[in-house]
Amino acid sequence: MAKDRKIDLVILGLLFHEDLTGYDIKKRIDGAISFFWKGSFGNIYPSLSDMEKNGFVEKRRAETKGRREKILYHITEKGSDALKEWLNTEQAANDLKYETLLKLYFGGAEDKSTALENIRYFEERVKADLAVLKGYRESLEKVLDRQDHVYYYLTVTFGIDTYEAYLKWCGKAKKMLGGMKG
Amino acid sequence: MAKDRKIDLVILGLLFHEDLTGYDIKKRIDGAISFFWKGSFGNIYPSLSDMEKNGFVEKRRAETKGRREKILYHITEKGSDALKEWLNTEQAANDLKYETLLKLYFGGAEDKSTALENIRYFEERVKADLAVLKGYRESLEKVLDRQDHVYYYLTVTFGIDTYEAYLKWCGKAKKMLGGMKG
DNA sequence: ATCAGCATGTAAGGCGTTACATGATTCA
DNA sequence: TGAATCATGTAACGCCTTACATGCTGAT
Repeated sequence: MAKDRKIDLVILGLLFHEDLTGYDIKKRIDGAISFFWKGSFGNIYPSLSDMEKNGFVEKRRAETKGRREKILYHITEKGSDALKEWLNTEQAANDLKYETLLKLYFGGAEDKSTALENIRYFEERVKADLAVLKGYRESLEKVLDRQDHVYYYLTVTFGIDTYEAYLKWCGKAKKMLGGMKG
Repeated sequence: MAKDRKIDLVILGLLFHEDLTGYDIKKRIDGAISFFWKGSFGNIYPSLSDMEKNGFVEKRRAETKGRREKILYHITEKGSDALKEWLNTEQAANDLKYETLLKLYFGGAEDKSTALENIRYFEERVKADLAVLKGYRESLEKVLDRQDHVYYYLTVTFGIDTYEAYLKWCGKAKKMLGGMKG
């Protein structure tokens, strides 16, 4: 296991449920997961090769019926153990970079209309993302009885709750800056 | 300006108010800013050298009264222009990595006590951070009349509002997992 | 005397993004 | 016929973290 390459764990987490190709993995990450973690092909494929070399995953059916090669990866016992060990360590790095807040913090270098503009832009994107998250929640509510779906549901509601807090804050911030001289 | 090195802008934002040494800059970033952006010496010093070479900042009084050299940096007009230009571009990358949510999402690979443990750990740290943020807010409320402080205040309340949303979510999540079989 | 804080930097190594390269299939 | 999607990978480049290296000052 590479020390700081968390994408390894994301992949193991996904493979725990089903065998997937690198391409499938990318699609899964681009779904609900993308709200709290990102991945790219230049990230995923090297991770898969390394983990295969080290016995965390193995190649399954290379299912080449006429078309281009398609490699299904399967998690090994070593891989499952690594996943579970990670789940059982307390340590969890939540690394947040908000360029929006950076701009707001240094807003004094320009006039307040600039800051207001940046808040509005942020607000728009949050609204759009919130709609997507609510779509996910709706789908998940229909299948909440299935074990894993509770976990998916909780991460989605985390997103919804924080995004709604963002929107409330946007309202307050606009009011506060609006009522300010300068 | 380096394309993707946002630390440049953080430094320019800080220097816009006052001349600072690299060491001072690090301390500023470790304060309220650390909740939405991070920096390290291995990050800051190279950025300062580059920006000096390219005319965004310049060295001021090397104030060496007996002690070790101490380099105060001062923002140039070119630097101010770059800062303002950045403030006026809509684009803002908010890159959030929540390892906590990653673990929760894949919680189905272990039993629910593990997930509950991770939520509790997250909750503890959020509570601690929230206390720090509320301390900042209290200090800022005393000086809200000064221009820039409104911006600092808004970023701090952003943190408080989202952290409070996190805590509410923790309560709901614990309840939901607690009332689950398995 | 010793430890924490002040102060500046470099070096190695790792990780990630972006772009590039290639080619098949399916649908309009 | 052309575009989008499926599918796998590599290469360059850049950024950041961590550790290392050095040495002064002030307080206990």
